Amino acid sequence: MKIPRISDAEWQVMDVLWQRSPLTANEVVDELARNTDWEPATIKTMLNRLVKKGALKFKAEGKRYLYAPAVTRDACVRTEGRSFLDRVFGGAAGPLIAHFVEDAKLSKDEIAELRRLLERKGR
Amino acid sequence: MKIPRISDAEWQVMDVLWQRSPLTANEVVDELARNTDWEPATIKTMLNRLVKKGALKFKAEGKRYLYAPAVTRDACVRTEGRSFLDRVFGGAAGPLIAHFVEDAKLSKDEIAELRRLLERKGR
DNA sequence: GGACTTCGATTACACGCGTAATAGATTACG
DNA sequence: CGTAATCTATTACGCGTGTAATCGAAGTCC
Repeated sequence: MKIPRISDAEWQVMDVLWQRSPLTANEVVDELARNTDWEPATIKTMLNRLVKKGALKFKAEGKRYLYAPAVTRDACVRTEGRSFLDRVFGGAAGPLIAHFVEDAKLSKDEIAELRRLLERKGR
Repeated sequence: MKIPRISDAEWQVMDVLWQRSPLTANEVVDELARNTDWEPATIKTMLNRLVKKGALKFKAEGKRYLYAPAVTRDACVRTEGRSFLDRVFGGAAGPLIAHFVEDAKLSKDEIAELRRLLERKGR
């Protein structure tokens, strides 16, 4: 299955549906009204485009349409992560990780968790 | 200083100049000929756009122009990383790092290095 | 010094994206 | 029924991007 490219604004739409689905267009609109000030028409457009590019699927429920993801969030994260990794770090994951470790603020717990992860990875 | 947004193709151009600068347009073209099959005109266009958006500066050396970065690679990495972090991971660095640790293949040395980094961060 | 070459600047064009208005279809209400 | 309300689909438009041709100026060669 080919993972489509999800644009910036589209991620916000997808996130709504990854969290809960299926939803009608208007439910998505309501959900997004919390974090954005997009017009409903704008959101409908994005829903259509996402369907067209294969990121969403929908089925008619009477007169309303129910939208749901056609690709998992995880797959999109991997695709997007890969693209970012290649573009900015020339594909080198080590430096990427080092960058974020240095640049971000992490809680003690997170640090411990990451160290555990790395240890497991090392063995 | 405001860091401009660098597009996908533009990163490749910037990388040439981050590695060695100043260079004439044609030197950049030659350098890129190794990895791409872009027409020289295409590359000239990107150089112009990068100057216009403040990522490059240039000075005339006789009839030729010499291009050089106006922003550091590190600053761009930080900007781009921030945008990626927000978009895909909702700003949570921990999960981002965890994702790449799990998704990537890392050498023993890299793993050790990252663990050291984290340890230092923890203290 | 006029034609040719060489460069960078200007212009072009299609496509994706952010943003939205309008049209078309279907349902619901009076 | 017919008109208003409600949905989705279609169309729009300006901007960034990928990709490139063409223009114009400035040297270079006879």
